[in-house]
Amino acid sequence: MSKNTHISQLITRLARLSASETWGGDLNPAQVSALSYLSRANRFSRSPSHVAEYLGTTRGTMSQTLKSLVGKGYVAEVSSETDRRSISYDLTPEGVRLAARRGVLDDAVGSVPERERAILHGALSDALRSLVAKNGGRSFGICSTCRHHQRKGRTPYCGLLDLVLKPEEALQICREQTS
Amino acid sequence: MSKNTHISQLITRLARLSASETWGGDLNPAQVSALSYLSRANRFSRSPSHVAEYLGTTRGTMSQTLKSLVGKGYVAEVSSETDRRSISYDLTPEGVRLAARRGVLDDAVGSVPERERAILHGALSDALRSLVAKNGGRSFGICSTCRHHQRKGRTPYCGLLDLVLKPEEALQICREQTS
DNA sequence: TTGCAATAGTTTCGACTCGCTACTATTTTT
DNA sequence: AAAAATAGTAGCGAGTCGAAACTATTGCAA
Repeated sequence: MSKNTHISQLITRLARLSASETWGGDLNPAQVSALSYLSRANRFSRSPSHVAEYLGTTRGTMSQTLKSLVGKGYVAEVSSETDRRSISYDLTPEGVRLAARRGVLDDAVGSVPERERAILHGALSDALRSLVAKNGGRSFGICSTCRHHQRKGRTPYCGLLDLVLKPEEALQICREQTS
Repeated sequence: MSKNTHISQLITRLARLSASETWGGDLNPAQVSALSYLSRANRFSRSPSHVAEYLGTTRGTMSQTLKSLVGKGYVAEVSSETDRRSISYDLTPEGVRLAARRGVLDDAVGSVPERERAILHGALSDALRSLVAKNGGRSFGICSTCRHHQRKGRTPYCGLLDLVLKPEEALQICREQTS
């Protein structure tokens, strides 16, 4: 029984215990995860495929989850102008409000001493990168940490998509992010 | 969007991504969690109630999960001598073998630099303790870290149950553990 | 350009999870 | 001895999930 196993079990147990939280009463864990991701993803990364890949599920399953979030009024479908197959799911004001809620797991993490929290974040990021790499997926990192991230004067700029970005977008999750 | 939220999302995402692992082909995530717990719990902590409390689910749900593990040959029912309502689920040799398997999440944790791993473990333990405390539950800690843990010469001894323990039991999970 | 392959999303089906409630059996309390 | 508490199980219904089939759109290549 290795130390690594203990840590894995801590991670899955934390996730499992916090999964019983219903978030305002009408959201299940899958929906919470999806909503939470959407609240942090940039405008190029909010399709069913992207959320599915991020959370390690299938497009079909995620399609159901997102439709149910639409029904509850937390997200809205926005069809793409450039690719008519593609849909972006954007948060409604209610969705934004709900996503800003602190969950029990957030509070629990808050009880970790300040100094250790940065290390915790880094260590979990390392583990995630390794896990994702083995499965051949993308890590979906923060835009500003990307090798394509540049600046034109004061405004951020994406060298991959050749696009000027809004300042807040540099801090969002992007599916194309590469270290 | 606080740093705590980022960390929570890392935790749930790691758990979710690793949940798709089937562990030899015929175990689902709930069963993996239960088996994994049983492999680390001492003989006083292996009943359906205990596993349910540890994993934050109900007795009814856990009863099903454990029955299905029995059907697959990984655990066996052992009825208690002292309390005829009570059942302990012990691992079969196949169960032991399967529980010893390293999962993708274990490997991912292994990629975290050695120095940070101890801090990761401590930080996650802190978070878990805080989460459990808020829900009024038990943390199910390691026997040897318990306030009732004593030694009679060389052998460990439990002051709460007034029992001599086998050496390996001191390192197992106990539902009565109190810091 | 036309046809074929790839991609995005949805739908449907079956297996399964999960919480809830009701129930039996046993133990503990009063 | 009766009542209350506890351990475990069974069955129901809502919902998750993955797989496969399907539609629509886009990309590619002959």
